[in-house]
Amino acid sequence: MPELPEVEVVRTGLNRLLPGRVVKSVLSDNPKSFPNSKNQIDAYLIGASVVSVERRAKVLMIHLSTKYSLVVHLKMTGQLVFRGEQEFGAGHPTDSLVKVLPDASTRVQLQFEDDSMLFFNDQRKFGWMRLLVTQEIQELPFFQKVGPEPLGPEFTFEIFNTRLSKRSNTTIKAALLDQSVLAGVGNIYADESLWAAKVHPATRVREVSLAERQALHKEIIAVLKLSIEKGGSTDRNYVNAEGKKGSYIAFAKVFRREGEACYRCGQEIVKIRVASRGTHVCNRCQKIVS
DNA sequence: CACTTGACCTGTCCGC
DNA sequence: TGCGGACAGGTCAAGT
Repeated sequence: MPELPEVEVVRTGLNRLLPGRVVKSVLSDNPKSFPNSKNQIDAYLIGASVVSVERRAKVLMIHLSTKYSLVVHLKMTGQLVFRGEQEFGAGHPTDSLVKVLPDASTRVQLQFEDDSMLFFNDQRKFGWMRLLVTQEIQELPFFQKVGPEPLGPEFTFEIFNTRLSKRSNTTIKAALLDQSVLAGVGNIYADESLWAAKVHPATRVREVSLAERQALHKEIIAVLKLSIEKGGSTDRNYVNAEGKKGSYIAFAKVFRREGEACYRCGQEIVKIRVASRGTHVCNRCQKIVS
């Protein structure tokens, strides 16, 4: 569920909250969530200060004053929540509506010198964080194959079209979910941009016309930008660096709207299965033309 | 190589 | 009420 907009909203928050803070202690109960050895953590994380927080695709990189970075993938249910020293005595916010941390989903806790905390929560344990040499991050297999950032200057129509063409025999939805075609689109924004471009998710890529590809290119950018503006999508789990939910779902045109009327034509939105994913579609304005 | 499916997990929801 | 099973979906490994 955290896709590009959600991860970007978390990045913005962390980049405002973390730089300059010095790590004092680390608590981790699940080796899968944070596989580095105690030796590595003691040597390269404890005592390090945060320099900046970057994002590439759905991956966060918390750069440290050592040669290392804390690299984080939230996968489906991961959260990175910061609690400042002024709001709590170790995880007890004054606002009673705010969840007390740590909770049952907390996998890793970082404590800073000023006693502020960063919690890595992850109900389903698919996510991970790990210490990596900053210079070696780009050598990860994922970074080697991942496609262009859709909100960056490198995401031209020509590049998009070229990469799409390598997946011409699969469905357009599977192609949009393929991180080597473009970075950061997941289930929510695939459905949303396909509706906006009036392309049926099950259409084979080779059947998607040039005009439709151009519409898709434009709508992917628009949908991602709108979602970042709205603080991302909170379907069930997602919260930003301050533990707050996003509001994009209220603006969604098809996602989670099965049984409701299409905003464009009034037809009932249906939920089907495409690319092994729950897929929301208006069968009247998103026709398969073949 | 292109493409699809299953595995990784746990909480929630639905039907009986 | 309790319980089993389906479902949620990002990425990688293994399959066709």
